Amino acid sequence: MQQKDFFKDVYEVVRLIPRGRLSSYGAIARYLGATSGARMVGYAMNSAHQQIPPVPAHRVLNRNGLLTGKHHFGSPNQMQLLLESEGIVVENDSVKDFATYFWDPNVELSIE
DNA sequence: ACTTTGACTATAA
DNA sequence: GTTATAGCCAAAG
Repeated sequence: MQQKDFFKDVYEVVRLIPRGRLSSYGAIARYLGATSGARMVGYAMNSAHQQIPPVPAHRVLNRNGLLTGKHHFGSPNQMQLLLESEGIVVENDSVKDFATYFWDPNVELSIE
């Protein structure tokens, strides 16, 4: 596939994240071929604020399951509210059982 | 064109 | 367990 914008790939993958699931910047970056482009994914999210169709950025956390980007939402606790709204348990700005909810595009989208 | 920065990750101490 | 440092690459100033 040939996307003009690296961001568009990110948006696409993030949108594919099922409800009630989570993913990490690194996993998405690796799926796109950018093994070390995790920062680029987060950077893309910064542009995804008003992106159409909307990107569930609240489902994308860092490798530690920490809500690193919560400060970029309208309100810092909005991200947590969205996660909790999908059945995710958040404790101290971190996702509980992150590994359980973790959704890896490299695996889920590679089963063919 | 150069410098700074950033929603990251991995390794080391 | 934490804090520090380096590697990473693209967009914005």
